[in-house]
Amino acid sequence: MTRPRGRPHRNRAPASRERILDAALELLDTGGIEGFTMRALADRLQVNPMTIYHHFGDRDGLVDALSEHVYAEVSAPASGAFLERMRSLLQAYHERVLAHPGLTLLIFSQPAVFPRQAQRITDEIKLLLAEAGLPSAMSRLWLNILVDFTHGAAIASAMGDRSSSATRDAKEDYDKTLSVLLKGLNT
Amino acid sequence: MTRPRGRPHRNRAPASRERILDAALELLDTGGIEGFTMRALADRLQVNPMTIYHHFGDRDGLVDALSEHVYAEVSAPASGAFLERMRSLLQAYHERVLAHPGLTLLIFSQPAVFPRQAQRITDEIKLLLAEAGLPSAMSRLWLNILVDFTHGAAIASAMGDRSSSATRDAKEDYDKTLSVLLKGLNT
DNA sequence: ACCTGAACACCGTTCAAGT
DNA sequence: ACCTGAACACCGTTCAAGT
Repeated sequence: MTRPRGRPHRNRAPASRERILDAALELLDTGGIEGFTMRALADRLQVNPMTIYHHFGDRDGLVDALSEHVYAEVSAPASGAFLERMRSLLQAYHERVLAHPGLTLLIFSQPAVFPRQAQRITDEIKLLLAEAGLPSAMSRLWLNILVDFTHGAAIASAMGDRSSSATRDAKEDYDKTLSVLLKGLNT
Repeated sequence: MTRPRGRPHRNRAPASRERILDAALELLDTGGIEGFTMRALADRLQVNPMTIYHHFGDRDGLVDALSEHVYAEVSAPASGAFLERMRSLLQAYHERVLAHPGLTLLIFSQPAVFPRQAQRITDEIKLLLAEAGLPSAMSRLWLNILVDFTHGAAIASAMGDRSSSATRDAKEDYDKTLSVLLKGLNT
């Protein structure tokens, strides 16, 4: 190691939360869940493995921070027809999943991590269903349908092809499938 | 280690495929995906870790064998109304998922493993949809819906509560939700 | 054919020590 | 406050050796 032992002088900090998160996403998108280790990430950052622990606590903390970072802007438009707002929300979430499929697998395979963003998005779906005036029993079942379908589609995209053309097809396929599903909500 | 070094005399074989698979499921159901390691499994079997490799090749091979073992008998009844056959198939699969939730996470988090049983069940759904006379474009979209919903429900059950009362509720909840979903297929 | 033992190249993480 | 180095208790797996 060429780096001196102490704290680097200001404007030279080799690791910030931002830089670590970006590098982590790159590593995950490139090498998949398999190659995503604390030590590999440290190597990529040219930093001691323990530096990451200083910023995120532990591996679960890092995964949690990643999902906060990736899903933060997913939300339904404030106005519009109920069905279109729901469609926008689910498509926005799916777009983020397609952008970083490995993160989905990482979250699902790390039982200790249940990202707040996942809960927030679920709550938003629930709220939309309530606003649409569905009876509460029906609303609960449709919440299951939409959440489970979304997670299943996430898994499918995470296990599938990763070429950009396949990703485009995946988006189109998802949109069409979602339309069919949402027809059931309309009747 | 008290066990002698060579091959044990017959009727004393400490490990058979069957015995290893049963112990593996017990370990997985008890300790979850976290504690499921080759070495922990070997300990539980009172056997050298390498014994498992002799029977299953490697960890992926073991997970593959587990899914063959658990999902082998999932299939649609040979006769009956289309919708009831579909419902039976999906319920049968979901029942196996509820019985061993950890296995679902294990499969999804191990990209190298794509169980033949998963493909077989998917093919059966596809066949049922074709027999029902759906146009092929529609059939493809409904395949997405049913498969993704099923996988999403599997994830949900794997991440949720594991008490037997929660499991019973989960079954009831799934059955009701599935009914709502299948109504869309009927129209 | 089936099992063991030792060893290798990894992990995540703790703890002490630097500036 | 932020970073490093060494060490610990694990992993999955290979290879050689036993019967």
